[in-house]
Amino acid sequence: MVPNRKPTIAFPPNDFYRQDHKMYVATDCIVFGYDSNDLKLLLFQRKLSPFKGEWSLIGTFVHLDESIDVAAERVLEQTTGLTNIFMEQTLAYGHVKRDPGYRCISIAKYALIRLDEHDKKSVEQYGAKWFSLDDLPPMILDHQQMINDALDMLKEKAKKQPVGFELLPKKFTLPQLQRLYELIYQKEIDSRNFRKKVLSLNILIKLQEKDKSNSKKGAFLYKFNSRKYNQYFTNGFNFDT
Amino acid sequence: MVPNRKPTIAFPPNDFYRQDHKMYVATDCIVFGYDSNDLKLLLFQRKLSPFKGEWSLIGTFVHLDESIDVAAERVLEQTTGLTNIFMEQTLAYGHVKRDPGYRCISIAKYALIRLDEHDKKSVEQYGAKWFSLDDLPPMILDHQQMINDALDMLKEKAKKQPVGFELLPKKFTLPQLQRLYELIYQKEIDSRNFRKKVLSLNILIKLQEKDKSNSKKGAFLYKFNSRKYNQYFTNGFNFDT
DNA sequence: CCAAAAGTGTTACACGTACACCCATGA
DNA sequence: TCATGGGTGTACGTGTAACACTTTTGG
Repeated sequence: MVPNRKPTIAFPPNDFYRQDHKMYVATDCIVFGYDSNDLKLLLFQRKLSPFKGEWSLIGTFVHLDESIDVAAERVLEQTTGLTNIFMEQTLAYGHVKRDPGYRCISIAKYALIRLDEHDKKSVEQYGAKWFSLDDLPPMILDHQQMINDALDMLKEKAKKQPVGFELLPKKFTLPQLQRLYELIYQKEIDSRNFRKKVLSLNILIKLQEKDKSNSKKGAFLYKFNSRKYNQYFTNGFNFDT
Repeated sequence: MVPNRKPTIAFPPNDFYRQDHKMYVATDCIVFGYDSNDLKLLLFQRKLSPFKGEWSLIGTFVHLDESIDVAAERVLEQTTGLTNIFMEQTLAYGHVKRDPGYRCISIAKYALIRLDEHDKKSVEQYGAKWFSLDDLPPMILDHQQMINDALDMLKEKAKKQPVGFELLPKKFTLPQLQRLYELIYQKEIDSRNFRKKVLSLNILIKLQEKDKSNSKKGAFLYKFNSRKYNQYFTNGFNFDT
């Protein structure tokens, strides 16, 4: 600290409206998808320069007449056909040289998507591809860093709010839900403790049907109690495992 | 969700380098200060249009040749004379109409400052003023929202990492530390439980001196064990109160 | 001597964690 | 019948929360 330096006031600055302070603003989406087995990330292989052929997050410039949120929704719809996707802002990346071509800052957001076969295929037709989180290719710019940061924030979020609705199908089994949490937290969870805790939240409704796709015995299907779910979503809970 | 709409690819877009996508990028600082009694916020009364005379956070445009972080450090130094201040990014605000004059997004950051008399006065000379958190004036644009969001994030941070170094003087008393946490969490804390918990972290070193400025009996002064402090800062802890 | 703040311990309860076996079924 | 994944209960320790009185000393 240099408390003895004489302060001078910067705001309001004299440089208001100076054209040469304008720059590009992009938004990049870290798209997480869950297919009841793996936590995946949607990446895009660039077809044009710059960085032709390299892997990148899905992103776009923010247009002058759209908010950052709308730009992110736009690029996500254009790449996946999906709308009304849960998204949450993470960080802004603003180093001068982060993009060697031009001055551009980027606001990163993560999105949570429930994967089904349709989504997987329709997305891959257009040069985008789902990668397992632990098997990512090299990416352009600071996109790996964005992913790391987004995953950290997703972990924090999962401790405080339920995340299942966005990633799981309407009906799901407890082993599926547990696996999702194991993938997010990147550690194993004791199934007895997990079931005890998640059931004590009264957030799940047990159905009479079983899903036998993963075992001979079959696992009971559950759905979310949406009233409880929204309540926890708004007020938070503690799911520290 | 509209999974049946045919996806079209937006990235790489055709609009690369289009001049009309450039916009202003600002950064606004939510400057928290603690004077061992109150948690305060530094606001600035604008001397020029637009918004002349109204209260605002301290902010500036990000220049083309400086990163967001550097811009924030610059405006903080210009307004307070302080350098090497702890700052943390919060959110980017990017609604189209958030600033009625021109398209401008803003990256908000919060800063933590230890207030002493010198700082208080030198800052106020230049039209900035410290306000108690619970007695803020109306502010321009979305600055109140930025403050609310920053305070939420500071609360979360305080649960996971020690925050004392940045806000407290080198020597401080346990009642001062407790009051800081009460102000951040905005609730009362039982002093017996607080002391038990904070002392069990082995993060404090008790000194032989007492501070008698707040009571006749006097309270023992402590300093941080910086090794432990940095360890907790890096690896986190749980301070849920 | 008294007002005002500093400092101190114990108990009850909730919660997290560790841990191992039986069940149902399709192949 | 057996391999595979689904489902269940208990015991222990840790941490949190609630709670009230004594100490010090300047005025």
